[in-house]
Amino acid sequence: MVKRATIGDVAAHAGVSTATVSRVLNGGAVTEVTATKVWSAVTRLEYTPNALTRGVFAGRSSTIGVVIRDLASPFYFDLIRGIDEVAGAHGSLVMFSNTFRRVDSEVAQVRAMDEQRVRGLIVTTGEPSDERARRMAAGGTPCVVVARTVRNPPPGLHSVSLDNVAAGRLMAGHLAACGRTSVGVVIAGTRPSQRERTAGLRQALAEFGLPLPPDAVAVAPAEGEVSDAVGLLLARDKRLDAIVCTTGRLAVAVHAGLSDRGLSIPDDIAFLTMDDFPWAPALGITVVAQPAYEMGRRATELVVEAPGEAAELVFEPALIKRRSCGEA
Amino acid sequence: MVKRATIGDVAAHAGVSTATVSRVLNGGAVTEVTATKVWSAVTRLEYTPNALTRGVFAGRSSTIGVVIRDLASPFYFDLIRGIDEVAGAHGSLVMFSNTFRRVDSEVAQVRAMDEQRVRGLIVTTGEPSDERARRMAAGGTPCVVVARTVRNPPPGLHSVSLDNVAAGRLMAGHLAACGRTSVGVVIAGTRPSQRERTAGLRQALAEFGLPLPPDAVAVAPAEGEVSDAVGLLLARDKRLDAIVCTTGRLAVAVHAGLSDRGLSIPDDIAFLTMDDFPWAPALGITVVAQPAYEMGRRATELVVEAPGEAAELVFEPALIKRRSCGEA
DNA sequence: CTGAAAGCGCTAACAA
DNA sequence: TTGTTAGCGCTTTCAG
Repeated sequence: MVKRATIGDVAAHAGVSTATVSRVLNGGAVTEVTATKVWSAVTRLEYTPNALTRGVFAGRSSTIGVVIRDLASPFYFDLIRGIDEVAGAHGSLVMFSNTFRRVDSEVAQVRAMDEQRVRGLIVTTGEPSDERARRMAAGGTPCVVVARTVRNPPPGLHSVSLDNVAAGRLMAGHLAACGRTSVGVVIAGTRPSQRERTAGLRQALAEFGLPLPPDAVAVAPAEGEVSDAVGLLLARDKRLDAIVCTTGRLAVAVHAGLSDRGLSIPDDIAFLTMDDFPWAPALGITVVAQPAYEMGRRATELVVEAPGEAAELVFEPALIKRRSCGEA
Repeated sequence: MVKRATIGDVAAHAGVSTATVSRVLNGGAVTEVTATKVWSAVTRLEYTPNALTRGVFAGRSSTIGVVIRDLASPFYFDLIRGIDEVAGAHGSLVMFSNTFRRVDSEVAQVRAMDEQRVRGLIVTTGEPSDERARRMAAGGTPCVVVARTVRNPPPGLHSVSLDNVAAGRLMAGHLAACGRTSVGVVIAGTRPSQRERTAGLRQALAEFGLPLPPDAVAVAPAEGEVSDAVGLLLARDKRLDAIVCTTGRLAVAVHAGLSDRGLSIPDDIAFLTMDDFPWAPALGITVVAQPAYEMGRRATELVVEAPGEAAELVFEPALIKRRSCGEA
């Protein structure tokens, strides 16, 4: 096992001090001849600087931490692309971890990021991890919470989210415009985003004279529970003519639940989901999309630019009409 | 901006030495009373250990580096899930970066991972980055190349790949079984995986008496070029009755290229692609799948277990029959 | 069981 | 322009 060259080895080989090596590496004032000597030693020894040590000295690393709740969701996927792109443009690496939707894991991962002294943190986790994010923000590490807002955020703790009520209203409006009169909803749980979307939906539906009773909303935390949820909705109201899914993560499963029962879209039932995805055009599925990629970009810019005040960015959803809800 | 507590602060508050604090933090021999004093100081000061410094001392960090060529591919997506899962189980964070398919970026990212002194490295990059991977392996950092093999690998440089020839043969066999007689192929480029898949396809097709002339293979490096490639194939042979796509990344685009021309699948033309994806069942698309998730897991296990010899894992593809090729 | 002291690889004053 | 000298925060001998 070959030992790695240190800055000391380079210094020795070049016949200069470590300070001088550090200077040529980081662009200090040095003679051209010294620089040449040093660079040749660097090449000869295949010296690769140790970013860890640099980070120790600086008090923090140069990588950006990202804690994702569930990689499998199309929203997170585009979000990561956006994050990765601007991080790359700033020469920052991205360190990420996935919490598999477990709260204890969320807290642990955020803590791990803190231990790594990340330059900034982007999380899509729930409120339990906010405490640490606040501390980190107070300590000078910009944090961005994505997909929900933070109550009473201190300086340095930002949020990037969607106007979820508007998303719900958009869905309701389209369904009504397509002449649907009885809608069932599959939601993933009780996170704020889910509740707000449902609220917006109910609100706007009511304005069209269409009620959305509580039992027209079925909860399916995981894919495996979706089929039952769909079954429940269908059984409850024989005249159900629309199903909406408030999270892209479960869209495949909801769609499958409908197909498995021999229901044809949109003739037998309309299907509308959150979050656009690459195959949606091929399937003709109408969606309410979040600008996930742009949200990832903006979140990362907040980390990089580290504004003093707490920024609270809210993005607007967009209805992308395809065929799955029929036409008016 | 609140200053972070260091181990020295904790020591001072607990009335012990930094060595003792380090011992209680890392499980050395200490009295119960000292331990209690230290822990209470830790809590009071909200002390969070600095993983960077730890890494400096250990000579390496505890995070695993992953360099991905293109996040947008379904293969990489499942691969990452596998990586993330076993890394999580071992308490390692994952640091990843995306190279957007640019060779210079690949080399730079791998270098960055080296500078970070990652505990191990998993790359899906091309050969130019192998040189550094060899050096890293020689220095005791296990490296795993995914999606291709490495010629003459030194100890510590492993590979995890697919039997691409078998994948091509599988595709050919299915197409022949479905009675297709003239196939066109869309490939992404000239990487080994693409060439091997094409070779397997051609080979097996020939055994069925079906030739695959060079101009029945169209190259489309990016999504934007797919439609033209499909057009070319269609124009070349009016009797074309099957299109295969050798990479999941371009499947959406190929499928769209067919639909846009009003071609119905499988009646007008069969469609067969590499890499399974969540919506494939809904679309009835037949695929030859790679066990991407499992490959990610195994790659990470190689990093964690760091076998002395160079491991060369080859996985088998699987045909998942759906409706897009019609039946025999 | 505990503390003092040395040092991991690097950067940043401060002199020379 | 360069070298010397302190550290950064932590771990690890080595005495006691």
